[in-house]
Amino acid sequence: MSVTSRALALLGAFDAGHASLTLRQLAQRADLPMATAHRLLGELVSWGALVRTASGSYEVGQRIWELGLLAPVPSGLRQLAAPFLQDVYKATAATVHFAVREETKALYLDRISGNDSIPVVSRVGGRLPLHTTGVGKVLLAYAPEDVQSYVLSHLTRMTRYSITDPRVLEEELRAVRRDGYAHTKEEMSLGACSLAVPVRNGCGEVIAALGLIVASLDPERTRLVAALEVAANGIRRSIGERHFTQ
Amino acid sequence: MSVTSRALALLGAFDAGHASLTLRQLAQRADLPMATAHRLLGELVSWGALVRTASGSYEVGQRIWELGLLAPVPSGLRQLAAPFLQDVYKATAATVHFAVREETKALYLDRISGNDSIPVVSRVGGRLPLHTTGVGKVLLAYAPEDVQSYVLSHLTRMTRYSITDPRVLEEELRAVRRDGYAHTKEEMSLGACSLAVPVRNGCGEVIAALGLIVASLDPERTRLVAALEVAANGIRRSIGERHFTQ
DNA sequence: TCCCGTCCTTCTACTGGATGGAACAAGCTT
DNA sequence: AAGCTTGTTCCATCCAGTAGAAGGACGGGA
Repeated sequence: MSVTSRALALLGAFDAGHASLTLRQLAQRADLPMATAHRLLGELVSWGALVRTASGSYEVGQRIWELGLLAPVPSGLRQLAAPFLQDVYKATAATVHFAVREETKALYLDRISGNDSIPVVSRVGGRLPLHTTGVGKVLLAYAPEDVQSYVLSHLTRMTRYSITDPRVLEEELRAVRRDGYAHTKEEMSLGACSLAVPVRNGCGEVIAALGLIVASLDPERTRLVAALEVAANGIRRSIGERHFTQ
Repeated sequence: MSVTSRALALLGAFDAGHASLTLRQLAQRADLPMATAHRLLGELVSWGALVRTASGSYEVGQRIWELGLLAPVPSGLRQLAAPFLQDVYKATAATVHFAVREETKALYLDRISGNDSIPVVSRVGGRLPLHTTGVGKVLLAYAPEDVQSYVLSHLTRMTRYSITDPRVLEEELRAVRRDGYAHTKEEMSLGACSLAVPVRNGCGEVIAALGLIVASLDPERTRLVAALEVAANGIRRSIGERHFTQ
């Protein structure tokens, strides 16, 4: 167990639900003696990886934020896609999502928040299940066999409308591949429906998904899906021959 | 010189101009023997702080990106302001900037790229001088005395229109405080003009700046400034009593 | 085809920095 | 005021990190 791995364990103790941690919590979560954690945290703070708040707890520092913006995958694909999310937002005024699949989860690379007040649980940099969101269903529909079978056998319930029967979901995934878009009705959070389309690279592989959140699907589903498809094609052209796999 | 500080030095070797580095470069920039750098980099990669590309060079990893999104200052103020940047973008279709002052630089917290093709040099997470950008001039106009005098005596030239005479700039800063907005004319990059307004917190302190880039100032300067001011006031209301200083 | 330079990786004896228990200090709560 | 929780400092022990050196994997030039 190296020093470096201990310091990284401290950084790893932070996540979406734990953005602010005390020394004790950090020591526990990283499984380190408090004295050791204390010293390492001191170094991390003095470098700027963490900051100490007035109340004494630790939070992720600005320097890590800046560093993160240099990361190639989010930075590259995300920046490429950003203007097209804008377009979708302008055309629909809905909350727009851009996500990739990471293992058996949807990783949200970007989001534009609509000015309606639909409850949205996504967070940029956060992960949500593949079977309860529009972008998730798209990513799942085009995922390798083993990922699909794993997800299909682990369908957790998020709301009373979540699909938990593998056969029902399998049928939906077929529909996604047939129709070219996915939809959800309050399967992730009550009051929120979604539409999503695949984003392909130059070779035609699905590498991401583009979706939006609305209060109800039907009044203008066709127009919304069309807006998403236009943007997805735009992203595809923009990707050109560059090799974004994943 | 602790192990932790060596590992952090390796992370610190990455910046906007050096997003991809080889082992040799990293060892040089972090001032470490290659063998040591190699081992530490191995640990950083296996944790996900860095990734190794097919060509063997190192880049910042996704895990750092995710971690950075938990950082309070950018995350908090930025998320708060994001919808208002959207509003400005919708009203103007120009590139919109949101920045805070950090020491003697403007730190860009967010940006929406307009669909015009004006050359923009800013980068989210990047820093630009205070005296050659709209947001910079705003931040400088309301900065403490010592910051102002430091910047005024270090006026570097970016284009042939950059202001390098302290007395000229001082006069402009007075105008900013008087008129409530700043402007630049090709002072940072040729072909780009800018407008910017201060963003205040509940106490009336200037904590950030909101600006936009246009090809020329005059046709509708009033309307553009008005759009910025509306958004800045919206952010202020949104901040409410929360204590964003800086 | 061979050589040589560059860049990366692995090995290992040595040593100096990291460890964590314990004692101390500073807040809160009862 | 006593007692609890949480954070900080110290220091003897010792194990993990160090970096030199040697080995490998390319790739370009003669």
